[in-house]
Amino acid sequence: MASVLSRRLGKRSLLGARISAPPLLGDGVLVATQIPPLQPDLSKMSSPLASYEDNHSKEQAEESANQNQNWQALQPGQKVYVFYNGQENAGLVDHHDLVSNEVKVLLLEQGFHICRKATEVRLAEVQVSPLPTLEMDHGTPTTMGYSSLPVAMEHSPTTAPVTVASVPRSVSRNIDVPKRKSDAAVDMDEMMAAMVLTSLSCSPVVQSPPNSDTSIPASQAACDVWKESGDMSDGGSSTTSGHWSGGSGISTPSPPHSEASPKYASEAFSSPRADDGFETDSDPFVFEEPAPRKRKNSVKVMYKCLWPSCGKVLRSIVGIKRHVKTQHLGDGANSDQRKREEDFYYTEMQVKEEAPPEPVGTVASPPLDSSPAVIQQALSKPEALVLDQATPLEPPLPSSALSQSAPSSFWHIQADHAYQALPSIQIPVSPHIFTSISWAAATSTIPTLSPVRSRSLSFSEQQQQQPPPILKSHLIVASPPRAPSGTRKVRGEAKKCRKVYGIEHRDQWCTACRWKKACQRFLD
DNA sequence: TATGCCGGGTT
DNA sequence: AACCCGGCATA
Repeated sequence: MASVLSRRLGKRSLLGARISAPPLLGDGVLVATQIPPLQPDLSKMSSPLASYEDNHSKEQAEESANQNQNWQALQPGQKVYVFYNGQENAGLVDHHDLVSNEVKVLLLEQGFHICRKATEVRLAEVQVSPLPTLEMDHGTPTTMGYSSLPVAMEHSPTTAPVTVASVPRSVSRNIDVPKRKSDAAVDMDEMMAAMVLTSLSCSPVVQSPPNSDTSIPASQAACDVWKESGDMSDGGSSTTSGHWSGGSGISTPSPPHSEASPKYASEAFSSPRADDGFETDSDPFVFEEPAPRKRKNSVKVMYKCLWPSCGKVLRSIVGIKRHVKTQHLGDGANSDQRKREEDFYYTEMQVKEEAPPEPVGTVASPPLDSSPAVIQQALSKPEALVLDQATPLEPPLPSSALSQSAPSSFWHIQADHAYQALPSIQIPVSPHIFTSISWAAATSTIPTLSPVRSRSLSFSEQQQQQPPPILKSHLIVASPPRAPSGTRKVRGEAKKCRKVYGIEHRDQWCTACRWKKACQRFLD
């Protein structure tokens, strides 16, 4: 538990750090631009964040007041950091005006004084002796009281995440000096950052309690942040979801390449989804190693429309169903059959993700080919029809395997049908043909077929009822094994008329057999 | 070798 | 289209 949480924090913390990072560049403007967008959103939210935000703004409005009460006055001579000229400069407190809440700071480098809001001044002393002080800070704000948060922040200068919520202040305060920050501070700030971000992303998972394990030196953290940003995308999105389906809540595997943009951050967070969302993802932030957690081999499932000459690929099952329904079956919601048929017209595809730097796409991301992903099934060849319950259990299940796994009897049945009702179609000859058949069967032919279905193995032609066509169609698992480049049909395993009936009962043979043609009765 | 079936011929 | 068969491929 603790570890998980801590990991989460770790992740969040990084995010926070990341966001705050821009200040490191010495550009306060950047921060300003980044953050504002966040705030409106925050305010819209109903989550605790919103309240926090409210508090926070208020807080900002009344900063001076708060400061007097909540923040200790800066002592003359105290070493602080302030922003000047877009850079953070070390300075000494000359005077702290509690009334105006301004601090006059002597810039060490420049050699002159400047006035800054107390809120824009970052204490340096803590950094000098980081651990002890910070620990103390930690004690107070355990409860996450938002109002009290500022205190924590104030005392932990290096806390990056604060940035998220506290716009201007954070700018100065967050600039990380390569020194370590306290765990406590990290906790709080990270918490906040995480909350903000997660809330933004609408992630359901935000209520995890603060936790810290991150003993990452701030500097390192900063570095890792960027470094990890890439990974995070990876890990963060963890897996299976990624770009595949936005709607379905599948997470997005984001590109490994790092994007420092805030957008990225939001993206990253939006993707990690629901259930495992943070748990798995947080890992990347565990400082131990940036690299280890690239999920390169995660398998994603996509759904491809099998409608002839369509081949549309969607990430969500819902999407594909809708597509089939609307595009091919027609919207006429008239029949249940249609509904069920939707299932029939798409196939699941296992896609191996290899840390593709693929941009997160929209719901429908047809350009699979372009992605480094390894697609088990070629788009061009409609192949496996997978049952609804088709198991993703066997991710790398090659189509061939599928096809082989298909019960021959089934094929037989199918073929029989074809022979009986759709003589013109050679069943399992090629994937294409197969496809067309299935489609034909599924749509118009089915009704026709079922009644026609005729013989089974038995001599007397006792025809037992086969499952309804539709079910049958669902049973179709894969395309025929056939890929015969060439010419001749591989001899099937099934017994043929000759074997079954014997040569002496040649009259019982199917006509094809009699004609020395491919048996139509016992298809492979 | 038996079997399955293609290609092609005949009706 | 139905029927037939030579001949090849495969088990």
